[in-house]
Amino acid sequence: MGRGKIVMSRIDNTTTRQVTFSKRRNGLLKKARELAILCDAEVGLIVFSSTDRLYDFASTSMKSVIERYSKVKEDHQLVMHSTSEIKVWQKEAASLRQQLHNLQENYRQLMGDVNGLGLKELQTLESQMETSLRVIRQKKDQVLIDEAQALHRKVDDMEEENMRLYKKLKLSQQENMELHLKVAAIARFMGRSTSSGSLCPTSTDLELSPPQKQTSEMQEDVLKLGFLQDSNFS
Amino acid sequence: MGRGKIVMSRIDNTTTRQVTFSKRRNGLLKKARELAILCDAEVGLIVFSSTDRLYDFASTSMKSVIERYSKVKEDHQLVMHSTSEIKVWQKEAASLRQQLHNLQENYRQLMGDVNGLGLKELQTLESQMETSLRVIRQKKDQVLIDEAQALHRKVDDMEEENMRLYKKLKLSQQENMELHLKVAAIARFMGRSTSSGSLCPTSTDLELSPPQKQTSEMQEDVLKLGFLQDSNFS
DNA sequence: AACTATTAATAAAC
DNA sequence: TGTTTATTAATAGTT
Repeated sequence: MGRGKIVMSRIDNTTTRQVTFSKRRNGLLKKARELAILCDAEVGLIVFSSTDRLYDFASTSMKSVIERYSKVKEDHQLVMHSTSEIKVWQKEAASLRQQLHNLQENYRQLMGDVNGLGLKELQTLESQMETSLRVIRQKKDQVLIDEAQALHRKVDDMEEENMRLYKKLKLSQQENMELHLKVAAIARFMGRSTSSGSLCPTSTDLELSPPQKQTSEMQEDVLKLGFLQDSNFS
Repeated sequence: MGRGKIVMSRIDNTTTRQVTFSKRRNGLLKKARELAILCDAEVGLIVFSSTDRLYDFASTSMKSVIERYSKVKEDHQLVMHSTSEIKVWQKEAASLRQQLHNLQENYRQLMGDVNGLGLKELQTLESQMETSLRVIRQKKDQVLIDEAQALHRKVDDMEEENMRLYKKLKLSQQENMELHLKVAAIARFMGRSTSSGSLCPTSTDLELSPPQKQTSEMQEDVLKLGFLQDSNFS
């Protein structure tokens, strides 16, 4: 329909191409409108020129046409756009929200009941808790360790005292023995003028052995615990 | 372009209308295709017949055409639908993802380096850590408490032993004293036949006082610590 | 943008 | 629906 036929491929000459675009675009829009009117059809036409200008026609409204189109193509590639794609993102967001909620819930359970706190506050509380947990643990351990050391000192002191008493007792018993011998010798020398029976208690049950020097194995345990103190998480 | 002109209004005759629709629809689709090819334009055409059948043409893809259209009409009624709404959800998802990432990062830092673990594993690790932390703490405390109790028992035993030694020493010294008196009496009675000087060590420095009964105040501390053990998180 | 020779589209009929 | 054909409409090339 012109002075001659034209081949169906892109028109190289820019001017010619733009002129042809203008004419055919108008024709296309006109025919689209005519189709809609004559045949009672819903028509939507979108045209972008090579220079990015938009020309469109819609017998009803483009929104309506696109939505209807999307609905029909529900399970095809591009329906995905306005309806399904939004649904996909909504699902993604819901899933992430759930994960976030779970993780926050864990925090709450981990740190007791801190309902109603936001992420920021949770983060702050987390490091605070970590710090104070460490402080409390060290303090508690220190108290126990101090007590153990005090007890060790006490035991050592008492062992010393024990030993001192033992030595004095030994000495006293030694002297006692010698005195007994002396008294006996005198008695023998003098004949039976005195009854030595009441004065000689046969050294009852004084079979003493030196107090066992209990080695301070406990001290080692305390040292081991001092180490344990810093390796709770390993 | 037919045997006669036709008026631009809906064709009443159903058959005629449907025939015309078929012919003009094909012509429209053909012209749309030609416009796209000849003029390098992006074209999208959507047609719904009055019987709800869909016919469409898109030079690239309908998704592309509609997206481009939506972008251009950004601030109009229907753009909001397919483009902006998706963007809103994408932003929401990105924000949630960021929050989730932060929280997971906190976990990692809290529990040492556990990079590359998912939420599930993090949740599991969390409770495991909580449990083993408790176990370790209780075990450590128990060791310390046991040692303290053992030391207390030892102290008590030694106090007993001390007391026993003290009593024996007292007895021995008592006897010693009596023997000295006896020896002195005999010596006085017999005149100076023996030199008692070497046998009477004047009871050196045996000014004994009973071993102080140190009350077991420590036991109370241990009980207090047992309480502390379960109140670390308060 | 207007003109016009020519082709393409299509209304009516089959 | 598909073909045919008379006719109109669209438009390529020109001005």
